Order: sequence, then structure tokens, then C-alpha cells
Amino acid sequence: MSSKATIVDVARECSLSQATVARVLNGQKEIQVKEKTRKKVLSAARKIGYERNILAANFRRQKTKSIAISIADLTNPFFPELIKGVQNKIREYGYSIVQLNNEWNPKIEQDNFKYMIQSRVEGAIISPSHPRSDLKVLESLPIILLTNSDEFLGYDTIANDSKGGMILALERLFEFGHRNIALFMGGSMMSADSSWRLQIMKDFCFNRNMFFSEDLCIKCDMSVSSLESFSQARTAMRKFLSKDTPATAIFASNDILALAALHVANEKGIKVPDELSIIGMDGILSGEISYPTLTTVEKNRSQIGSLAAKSLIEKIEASVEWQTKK
Amino acid sequence: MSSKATIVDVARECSLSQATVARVLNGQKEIQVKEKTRKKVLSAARKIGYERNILAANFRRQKTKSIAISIADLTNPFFPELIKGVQNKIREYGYSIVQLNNEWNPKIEQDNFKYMIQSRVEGAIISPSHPRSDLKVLESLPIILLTNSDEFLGYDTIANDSKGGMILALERLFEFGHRNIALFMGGSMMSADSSWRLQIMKDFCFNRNMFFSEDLCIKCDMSVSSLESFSQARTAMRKFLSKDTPATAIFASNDILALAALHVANEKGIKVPDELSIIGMDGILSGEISYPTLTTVEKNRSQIGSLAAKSLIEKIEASVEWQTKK
DNA sequence: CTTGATTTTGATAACGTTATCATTTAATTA
DNA sequence: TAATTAAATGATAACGTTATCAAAATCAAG
Repeated sequence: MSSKATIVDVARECSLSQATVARVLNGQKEIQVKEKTRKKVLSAARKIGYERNILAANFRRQKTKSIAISIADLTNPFFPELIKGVQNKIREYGYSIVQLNNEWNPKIEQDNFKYMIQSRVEGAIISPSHPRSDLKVLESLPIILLTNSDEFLGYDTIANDSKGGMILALERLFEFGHRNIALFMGGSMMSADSSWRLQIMKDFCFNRNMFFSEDLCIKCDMSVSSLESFSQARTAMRKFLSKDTPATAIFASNDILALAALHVANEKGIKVPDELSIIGMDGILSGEISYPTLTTVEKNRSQIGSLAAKSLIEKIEASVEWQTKK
Repeated sequence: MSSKATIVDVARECSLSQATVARVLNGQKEIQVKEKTRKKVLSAARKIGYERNILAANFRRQKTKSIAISIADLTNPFFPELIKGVQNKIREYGYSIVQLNNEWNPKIEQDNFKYMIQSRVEGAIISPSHPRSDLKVLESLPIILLTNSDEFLGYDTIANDSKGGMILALERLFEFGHRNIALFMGGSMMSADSSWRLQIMKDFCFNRNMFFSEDLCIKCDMSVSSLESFSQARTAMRKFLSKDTPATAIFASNDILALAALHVANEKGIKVPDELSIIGMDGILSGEISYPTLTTVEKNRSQIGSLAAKSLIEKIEASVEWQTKK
């Protein structure tokens, strides 16, 4: 009994055609209806307790006013804030969000992509689970990628300037007198992530006549849960320290790695930053909470999110226009 | 051109009625169709590239095979893992998730509730933004609450045994010889949270002839972002310490508070746990990452999530049966 | 006041599925 | 084999909205 009143009932109630009623109630462009009739319709609708049946509307238009966000792992502290940014922006446009996780599993990721198509989301923001994620199922769907990998050149992409951020961090460390900087890198083995980071490091060292060696690089798989990553990173860090490194500073490509380094330093009694400087990247909560508070290159994740959302919506609306013109 | 083939096209292709085709393709209970015709249908469907139009199906059945999950703030480290638990469980049943945040804002929460109804989710898992959250819009919807507040007595509720956990922590501290235990409590001012915690504390102290005083209680609003909570909690902690407390241990009702206490202790040069024991509750990542690693009463959030999901689905399916019987 | 252009409203056909009931076919029993 | 029951399939009507086009009302201009 609750929400059974339809547009037809409203039409009967106010003695107008259902077409006119629909024009008033579907909230589209407010065109082609007199103020007087609009009011008549609205009051009638309120009177009999009409509520729009979104399912019917979605069906008829074959659209959902929703977008998808595909990420690897919601528990990775990088993502929630990003999603929040998307949500806040998207609300302005009246879209809703379908949030999908793939647990770093390409199979699940593909399933999620298929689900997006089937459920007729109008666009998607995608953080590829790895550099070769297959996006061809989505070819007809407006998408924005969150990545700074070079593997997705044909696509619209939004990401922080990780390269710039990294150089910024290195320069800072250099200023403070560090001449032996270790590079703590994340990214899965499938990832091309490490190569450009390594290159930047090499260039940076070369330009400043600094010592560089592969021995100053620590690698650690990140395509697992954050807690596991943290644990693996600590192991890597312990191994690194056991080799009696000349490094006086560490740049880590993300905060989890940096915090692992910090944790190991603490447990070995190495004073940070006096004996060892550590600088991370992301700006996650755990970094703020740690003691000493982690120095980091802040990525404004919420802003990335809202930017991605904005771009996507624009892309969606543009493609709609294009279709109607055709 | 892509997914335009309908059930009617498939019917034509395999010379069967659309009813039969539907029976095969809608994936419901696999009843009433011969293996031979099933194959015929499936191959025809594959041949012409049929894809089920979920929007049409949703419309016709006035259902979405989806549930909502309403929380205050996704960036609160408590929730992502919980949601993950829900997602994993829900996948088994073929439902999808609509995740809604309210930023601790009752107004937004109400809007979200309305949206749930409008978008015809089949059920909801709700973490009320505060103890007086108004649920009456949802009266016809199967819901499961995530709370241990007494304010929601009529509802199905799932939560960790916070009381038990608290007592466990206090007993542990007692065993280690602590006789002056401070209570660091969160929860918004609207929250009834503090009262039962206080009561437990009083009882605990009374039973063991321990000293108890309101001076051993620290309060801090938690209905803001985690980072802000952390910051406010540090302020509260500093104030507490400035009063030269006899406390040798602190039980905090969640990890953010505990970590704030730990952080302040670190900055004041107070050795944890030698000079001050701190025990938290939740088991968030930041606690694992902090140094020293935070002692805490672990809440299995993923398990709560999957349990809530399971209960909800059962409730949904039960209510469907009930409706069809009627 | 006519005529033509423009705005506003009305009538009605989809959209693709599921649900209901009727019908046919197969299986079971006498 | 006929009669009865059960299983499988077919025909068709919704579901509530939006979209299309036709009709009516309004407005502008001659």
C-alpha cells in the first residue's frame, strides 16, 4: 500500500494527462510546462503520496544515474578517502555509486567489469589492479583511470604527480645533506612501477654526483592486504639494514613502506630522523598517528577522487549529447 | 548494436516460446525445463549474443538483488574491513552493495534512508550515526543494525561484545598489577555510549576494592573524522596527564583514542608499557603499525560484516517467502 | 480577426522482462 | 490402452515510466 501510487493516479487526481504529469515529475530539464499546471501536479502528487518508481524509469531509459568505482582493496588506507571525494562530488550531480573491490584478483576484476556493463552504470572510475588489466569489456563505457602507469596511454587518466612528488622528496633529503639515499619501492612484480622510479633515482644521483647502487633499492610486493604488505616490508627492511648500508635516508614510494622502515628503525634503536631520515608518500592516517609522525609527500586523495568524478560526469554528459545529436 | 538481442530474439532463433526461454535464462530456481531445451536455448542465446537486461528484470520484479550499507564515515578505519566482510559474504548470494556514507550528519543519513527505499534495495545493514537515528522510514525494509547501544531494542542487531571485551581488558590490566586504571572513552555527546562503560568501570572497581573516580575518566568526541578525533584525543590526553594522575594504565574504548594516548606518552617521554600501560579496542591497522605495537582487544570486523550480511540475506529471503505465502 | 508560428498538453506506443494461466506433452496407474 | 496425474511449454498480460508524435492552446504579426 505504501508506494503504490503511479503517475497515472496522479494524472487522474489532477485531471491532466500522464504525459504532462511525467514532465513535471521526472525532474528532467524543466521545460515545456506552465507554472500553474506544475503546481497542480505537484500538489496532487503530494496529496496521494506519489513516489517515483526509479526502477521503471531506469528501465525505460536504460540508464541508472550511477557510476562504478573499481579498486583493489578497500582496506588499503589509500582508497577510502579517495572514494569519499568521489561520493561528495557525485552527490552534486545526483548520481550514485557502485563500489567494487577485486582483492588484487584480475579474475574478480573482470567479473566486476562485466557486472558494470550488465547493471548499466553510466561510467566508471577504475584503479587497475595491475598494469595489464584488461579493459576491453568496457570499451563502450566512459571511464577514468586512476594510475600513473604508462601502460594505459590511450585512456583518460588522473593521478597525483608521483614523479614530481618523488623528486621533491629527494631534493628535500639532498638539501638536508643526505648523499646516500635508499629507495624503498612497492608495487607488485607485474608492475612497471619500479622502472620509472629507478630511472628517476638514477638521474637524480647522476645529476648531483651522488652514489647510486642497486644495493640502495629495496623492493616489496604491495598487491596484498595492507597488513601483509607492512609485514613483508619490515622483513625487507630488516634484511636491508643487516647488510650494513651506507644509506642515511630512505625515500619510500608509499607510507606503508615508510612506516615499516620506521618501525624497524624503532625496534633496532635507530633514531629517526637523527640517524636515519625516512620520507614516505601518501599521507595516510597511520603516518599521522605514528611516533615520530611520519614525514611524507601528501597526496590529496579526496581531491583526486572529486576530480576524477567531475571528469567522468563531464565525459558521460558529453557522450549523451553526442548520441542525441547523431 | 552490442547488447540489443532480447529474449524474444532468442525465442525466435530456437523456435521456442519466450516464456520457455525466460525460464532458462533468468537463472531462477532451475525448475520445469528439460535438459534438451535448456541446451537449445543456451546455444541460441550464445549464438546471437544475448545478454540479460537486468534493468528490465529489476523493473518487472520490483527488486534489485542489492542491499545497502549505511555508515558514518568510510575513512574511519573501522569500516572498510567490515564492508569487505559484507561484500565477500554477499557475493556468494549474488547480491550487490550500495554503500552510503553520512559523515555523521543525521540529515544526510535520512536522505540515504530515503534513497534506499526509492532505489528498492532489498535490505540494509546500518551503523546508526547516533543513538537516536530515526529508522522509521525503513519500517518495511529488512535491516540489521551494527551497534551495541541500548537505544535500538526492537531491532535485529549485530555487534561485538564490547562489554565483554572491556571487562577482558580490565581484568588483564588488573592481573598485571594495575590498581588505578583510567578510562578513555569516545562517542559523541549525543551518544549513550559512555554511560554503560562508566557503569562497568564502577562495578569493576567496586568488586575489586579499587580506587575509582570521575577524574580517571577521559572523554572525547568521536563523531568527526578519524584524524580530528585523534587530534582532539591527544589534547584530552595532555590535559589528563597535566593533572598528575595516579593512573598506571589506560583502557581506551577504541584504538584511535589508545593511539592518541600512546602518542602523547611518547612525546612526553613516558615509557609504554613500563611506566604506563595502554590497551585499546578494535585492532586497526594503525595500531599494528605504531611503535610500540598497540595492545588491543581485537574486534573481528570482517566477521561482523559477513555475519551481518548472512543474517540480512536470511531475513530477506524469509520475508519473500512470507509474502508469497500470503 | 486571420494566419502562421510557437508553446503547451494529450494519446499512445514502446521498453524487455516476469508471472499467470492455459495448453500440450510425457509419465504413471489402473 | 484408456484414464489420470504430473511435467513441460506456450500465449499473453502486465509492470510504470519515458518518448514520440499529434492535437490543442497560446501568442505574434500581418
